[in-house]
Amino acid sequence: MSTSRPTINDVATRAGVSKSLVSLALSGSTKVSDASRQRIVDAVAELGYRRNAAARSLAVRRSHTIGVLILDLHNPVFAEILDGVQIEVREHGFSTMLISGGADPELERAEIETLLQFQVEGLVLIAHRLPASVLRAIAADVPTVVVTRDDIAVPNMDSVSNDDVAGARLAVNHLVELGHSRIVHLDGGENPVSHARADGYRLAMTQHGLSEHIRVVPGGLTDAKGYAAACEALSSSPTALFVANDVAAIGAIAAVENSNLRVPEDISVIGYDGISIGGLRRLNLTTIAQPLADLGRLAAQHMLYRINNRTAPAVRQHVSATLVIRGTTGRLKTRA
Amino acid sequence: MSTSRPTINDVATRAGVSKSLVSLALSGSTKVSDASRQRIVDAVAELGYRRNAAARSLAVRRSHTIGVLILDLHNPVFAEILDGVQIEVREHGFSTMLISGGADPELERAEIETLLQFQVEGLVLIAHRLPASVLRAIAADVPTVVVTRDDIAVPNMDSVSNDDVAGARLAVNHLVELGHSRIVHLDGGENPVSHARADGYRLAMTQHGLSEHIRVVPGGLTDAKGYAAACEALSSSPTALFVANDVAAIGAIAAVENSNLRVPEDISVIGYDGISIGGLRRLNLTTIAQPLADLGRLAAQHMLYRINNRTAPAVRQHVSATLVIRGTTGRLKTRA
DNA sequence: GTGAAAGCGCTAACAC
DNA sequence: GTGTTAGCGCTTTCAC
Repeated sequence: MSTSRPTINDVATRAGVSKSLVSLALSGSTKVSDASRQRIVDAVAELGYRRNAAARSLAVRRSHTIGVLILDLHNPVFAEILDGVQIEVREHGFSTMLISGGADPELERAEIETLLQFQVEGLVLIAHRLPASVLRAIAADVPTVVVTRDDIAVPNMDSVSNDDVAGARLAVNHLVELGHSRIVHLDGGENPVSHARADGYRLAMTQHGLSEHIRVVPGGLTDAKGYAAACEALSSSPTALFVANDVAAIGAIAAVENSNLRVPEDISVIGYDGISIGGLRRLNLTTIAQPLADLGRLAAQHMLYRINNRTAPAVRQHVSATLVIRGTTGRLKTRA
Repeated sequence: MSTSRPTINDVATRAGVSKSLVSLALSGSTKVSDASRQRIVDAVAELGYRRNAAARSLAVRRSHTIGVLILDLHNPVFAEILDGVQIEVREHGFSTMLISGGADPELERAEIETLLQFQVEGLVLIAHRLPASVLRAIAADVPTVVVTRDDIAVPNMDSVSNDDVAGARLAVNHLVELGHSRIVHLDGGENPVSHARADGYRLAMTQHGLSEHIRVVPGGLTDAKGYAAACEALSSSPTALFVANDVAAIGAIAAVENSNLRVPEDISVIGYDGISIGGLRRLNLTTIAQPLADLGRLAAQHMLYRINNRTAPAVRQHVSATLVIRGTTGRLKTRA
């Protein structure tokens, strides 16, 4: 018992048993006498002993840990998805190792590498910016599931996402029902999710016979991008804005109000995602809500299953988003 | 070379060298001939070899990993602090293992235990709800630093926080300068940070000779709590609201506007924290801004230092918050 | 019930 | 430069 952490040997010595017995007791085996068990428990407490997960995982060749990559911690969407993942995974006795992508896509790869070195048994990617080749390589040696994207098909890799095209159509339908036709879409930039939402917008507009009103303004998924895009969109005096995500929608609303127009009296705004945390529910934003925690839970379930069935065929699950009508959309008013 | 992951032995065999040499090469030693190094590099690539971090950390008795507990992933404040931590820690070749507290304080303890089993070399607690005794025990066996709180003094545990009392006074001073006297404080509930902010409010009000106007309405740190507290506060027709944090302030603003009062024309609202991500900057909230990323960076620095100086005396560092005037506070208007 | 012994994948002396 | 050896702390047969 040096200055460093007590080991299983220290416990064994102190309890006057062999370390095998300590190991058995620690893992709750029934074949340990009550007397021994008690002495072991006492020794553990007295020594402040704590199992060394590294040694343990080396011995059992399992880490009981899954890695989670979260693209952007600042977007509440991802935090909510993570909640779902954590709940599910914990229930099955797994820990999570979490890393966040950050600005640099290259870092993302490095971080995943770290995760893999720690022998995580699976990977949940809550959004990502990895090329297909990298994804393929990763999925080939560790059970992987991606959330919010399903654009890249990789063998043995699952995905859970909402149908962005359908969701976007929901948004447009809602606005059309309110009487709008000059509906501009502020898109989310160059990423598959945003593309899908823009596609859904175009599709729905066309179906409503509004194809001549189709206008997509390049935007992004942050509030600042939403603000800028809205400023540009205003030039064509739209009566409604369908914004690529909630966060950008918040920026768009600010832009509208800064132009002395009111939401929803002058312009209706609808977002996408259904973020509800960090104070945003009170923003009263009409939106297309994804079942975020469910997305996470489902992803975790697929992963847990895949850990035991490495070669199961890829499942690409879609969950549906729903229209949540709140205060930023309203019936079209005939201008005075 | 079975179906499982290649080991250093596989690499050694394939490269026709000993595993020690592989180990040396992998850690970039100069005492490996170019020829051998090349063969090793090739073998690694061909086999798709990846170091086993568990085995490695067992052998070197270092994990090069620090654990980060983040109280609530949904509060943008914490995500920003985390950014600072990650940047600093990465620069020094450490990885982070991140866990989030969640609803149950008991889970927090369990999660920290997991972290410790993974032999993290240090712990950064971005807020927490741990009792002093637990904190003391933790800090006793692993370098620990807590961010945003400094209420509990523990030997060998550092803290980095802003001076909430001073910050709260900044807020009150600002409102007083704008002519307000009926300033109500919506507090953040039962936690040390909120208590300090409330204390600062009382202090400042008293110093301005406004002690008869002191009114603290019980609230909380979420938007819903802010909303509810504001509703209650409105009964005494205040002209300004100082809210415990930004997220709650957003809720408060919604409550004010729902009462057909305008911000800041009828009521000024000031928050605390200075969250700027997730779309909130556009909310145009006047606030007391903490240097969030700096908080994280400093915390990481202390921890890194402490890893090499376990018994260094505890440092309790304070950084100052600043008043950021935006659009939710305004000069008091004499009511018509 | 309990202990001895082998081994998980790796690093770190130490010899050559 | 390179290989041998001895662990790191743990689990897991396999005897007894």
